[in-house]
Amino acid sequence: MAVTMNDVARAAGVSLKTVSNVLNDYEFIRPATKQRVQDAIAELGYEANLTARSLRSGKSKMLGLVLSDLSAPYYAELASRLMKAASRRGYRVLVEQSDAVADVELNALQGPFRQLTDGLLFTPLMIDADAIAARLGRKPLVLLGEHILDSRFDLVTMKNEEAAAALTARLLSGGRRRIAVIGAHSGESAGSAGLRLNGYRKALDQAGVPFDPALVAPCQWRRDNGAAAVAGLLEGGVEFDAVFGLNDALALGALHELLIRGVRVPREVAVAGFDDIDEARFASPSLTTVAPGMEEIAERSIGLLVDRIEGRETSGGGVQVEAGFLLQVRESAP
Amino acid sequence: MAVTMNDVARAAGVSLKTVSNVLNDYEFIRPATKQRVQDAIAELGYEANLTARSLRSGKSKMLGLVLSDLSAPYYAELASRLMKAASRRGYRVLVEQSDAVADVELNALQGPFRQLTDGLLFTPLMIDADAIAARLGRKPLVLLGEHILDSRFDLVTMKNEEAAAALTARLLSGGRRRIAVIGAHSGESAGSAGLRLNGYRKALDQAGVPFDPALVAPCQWRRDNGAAAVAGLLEGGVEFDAVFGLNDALALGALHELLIRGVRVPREVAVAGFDDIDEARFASPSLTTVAPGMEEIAERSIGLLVDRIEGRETSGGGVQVEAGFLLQVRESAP
DNA sequence: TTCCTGCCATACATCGTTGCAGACCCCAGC
DNA sequence: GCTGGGGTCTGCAACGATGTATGGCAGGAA
Repeated sequence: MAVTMNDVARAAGVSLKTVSNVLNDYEFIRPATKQRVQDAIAELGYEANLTARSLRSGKSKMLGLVLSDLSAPYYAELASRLMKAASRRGYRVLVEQSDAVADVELNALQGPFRQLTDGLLFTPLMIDADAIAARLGRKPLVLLGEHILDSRFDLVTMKNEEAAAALTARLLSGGRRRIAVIGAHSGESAGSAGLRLNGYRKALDQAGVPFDPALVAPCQWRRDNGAAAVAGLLEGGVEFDAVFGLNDALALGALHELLIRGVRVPREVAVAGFDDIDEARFASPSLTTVAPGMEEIAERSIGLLVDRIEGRETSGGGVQVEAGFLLQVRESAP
Repeated sequence: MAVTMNDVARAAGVSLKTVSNVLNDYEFIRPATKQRVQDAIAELGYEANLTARSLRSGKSKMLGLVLSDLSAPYYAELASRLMKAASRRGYRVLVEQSDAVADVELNALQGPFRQLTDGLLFTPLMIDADAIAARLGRKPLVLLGEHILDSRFDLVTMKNEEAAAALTARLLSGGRRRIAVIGAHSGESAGSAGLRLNGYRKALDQAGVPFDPALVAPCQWRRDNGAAAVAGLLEGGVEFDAVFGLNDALALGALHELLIRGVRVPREVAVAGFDDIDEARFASPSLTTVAPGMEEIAERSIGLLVDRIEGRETSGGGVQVEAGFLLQVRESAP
């Protein structure tokens, strides 16, 4: 069996509790004793049993991350950064893929997943604020993204609306007047899709360009959907001189479909996306997009969550953080 | 506090152990008793404390996954599939990013990470078979990828050499004679880079085409490295009519650089990759590559690991699994 | 009746750690 | 010499579950 505290205690000639005290940096221990214990630990190769510690202390030093699909590039990059930020603070991240299924999201909030972790980073897609509030235990929860805007919750988000507006304005100033939007989620207003669509409309208004619903293509946020959406527009005879993909995957799918069909980008149709995933820089033509300050999002959300867990952040209402953004102008929409 | 078994026992009017027995499907329980316990569980909303169970039973129902970087598309897609395969068997996956740092890899093998999990899926990059063997505890370990070929370990891999040879042969049969290879790792022979390079050389031999070391560009496996490698070849005055990126990220970086410099693909230079990440299909031109049977890899490796953990697979030596592959011929190298 | 066997339920110890309360020692102050 | 208090260390209980051993009760065999 593994070496336990008891073995260390025996080897060092002290009580089990003293070993515990050394490990937990208890103040009043004679340097000599401390040294003896540490020597014994080193000699026996003792490692604390995290499960037992967890049972006793009620803390697991693990954070939960709930997102729809880790294979989506944006989430993959985000998860990677979140894990590094957590690691710097002594935490691990346990990931749960919801596949955008409501039941999975609900279970993540109250089921075993919640129990295993000290706090949750949650990207709600299918459930609303009340469903979350009803299941909100005593453990900290930080929402990621913008599906829920509710002052009850901590939230780390990005300037979706402003960024989408800025990007749209950029397309407009380049002379584009019929900008197709793909990836809208009909009926949704508070989510990323809704906010970005809002930004788009505001920029149009600002420029005095009429909004044409025919230019809006609703679909999920994957490359193949982007391609299909563009195909649909072209085959439907809808005229457009630019495509705004509500995320990069969509925009890259759209770009691919346009090129296949012999549409010249950006000459005939400009293409822009949102997220600035690594892939965007290396597309051909490279993709104009919005860089949402992912590092800031990762750092702030982990920071906030850990502060809540360790009791450094105690404000009653939700803390709302909005990360900055940067327009990345590249070849697809110069 | 949370509801415990004791509360359930009291509510159902049975002993704590009987509740435990109901939960663990013990055979001899009167249906009426069982029902009473289940009612109490439902009424109180009892959920088993996984930490306590874990401490007592020594099993956590978690698998560890060690890889270099979750934001690399291949690993992201693989991790996503592994997590789903694990979930089907009642396990969760805890991911550790090694950043290809030897110390992190070593710690994952014996440190707290190992302790938290019932078994490990490990992609060794910086450490060798002996280092692994020296730290191999009693918990199951399945190696992923090919850095280590050693009959002591369970290993799930792909047909790197055959696939690379098949891809190279395809380029040769298309009339390409000077095929640049990017992403080689000098001095390495057993890793993915080494094996794929081997396959390349074998195909050349087979076709009677001489091997030219000037065509081999060593670098890490990211998009920017691929771009830089191609830039280096072009600026070094090396002539080539095809580029074989040892993974897709490299190939896509290379493709981007070629197009930027006005090289026509595939007319002047064909480009091929390895991995068939989703992005490959949507590149422009779409990328010819090798689909390594990722679903098979995910399913088999999780299956093997869980079988080891649950004692269904007990063979002494290492089980070696080699997944099939498929050539995906697309526009970049028709 | 007595004993045994099969079914059902229980008590107790245990996993490895931490929180709480207290024991002990030593020195300063009265 | 006694008291008080700060520093140093210890013992016991507890976290919430499971394994082992065993206790009862029914019904059938002797």
